[in-house]
Amino acid sequence: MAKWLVKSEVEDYSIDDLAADKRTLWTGVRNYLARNYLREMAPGDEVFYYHSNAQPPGIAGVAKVTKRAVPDPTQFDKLSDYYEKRATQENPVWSSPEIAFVKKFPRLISRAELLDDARFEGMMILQVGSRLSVTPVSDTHFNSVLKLASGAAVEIAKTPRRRNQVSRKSASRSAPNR
DNA sequence: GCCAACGTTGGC
DNA sequence: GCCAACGTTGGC
Repeated sequence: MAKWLVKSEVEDYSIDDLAADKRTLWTGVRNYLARNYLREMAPGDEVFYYHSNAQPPGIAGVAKVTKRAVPDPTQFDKLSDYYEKRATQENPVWSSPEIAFVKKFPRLISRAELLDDARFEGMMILQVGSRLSVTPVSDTHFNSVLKLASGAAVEIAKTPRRRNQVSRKSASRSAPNR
């Protein structure tokens, strides 16, 4: 089973939005390398959900792939920001798998925390200037993040003062576009 | 708000 | 097909 990371602007479609929707077509990705990764995604693959443009940015939780990629419907929609005039029904350009909410971490695993930890060296999301919104994640990196997330939960539970809690804006914005 | 790192565009 | 200019992303 492959592991992935998808990035979404927190103001646009956060993990809380995904939790509310339960599942969503991952539409609006307009980068060829990212698209190729989306096409590789298979049901059962686990996916980190990364919040960009957040304070702080980081991994908010886990999703999973529930359906293989189909043509991204937004490419055919003239009214969509993601309209693609080269695309036809016979020859679509962009692809969207379906992903489902699995869990939100008890606290955000911030980008800064990952950058500080040698175990996460080489994670694509941490590369300077990497703007890819879909990246593969190694099993080792995936498991280390999970360990960090569950360890943090215990730590917070034991601590009377919850210093590390991250404030969040409430969920629910517009449609699942990104 | 700044700016580095990209991807895309378009002139040639 | 090259590459400079430009726009966007997104961390800080």
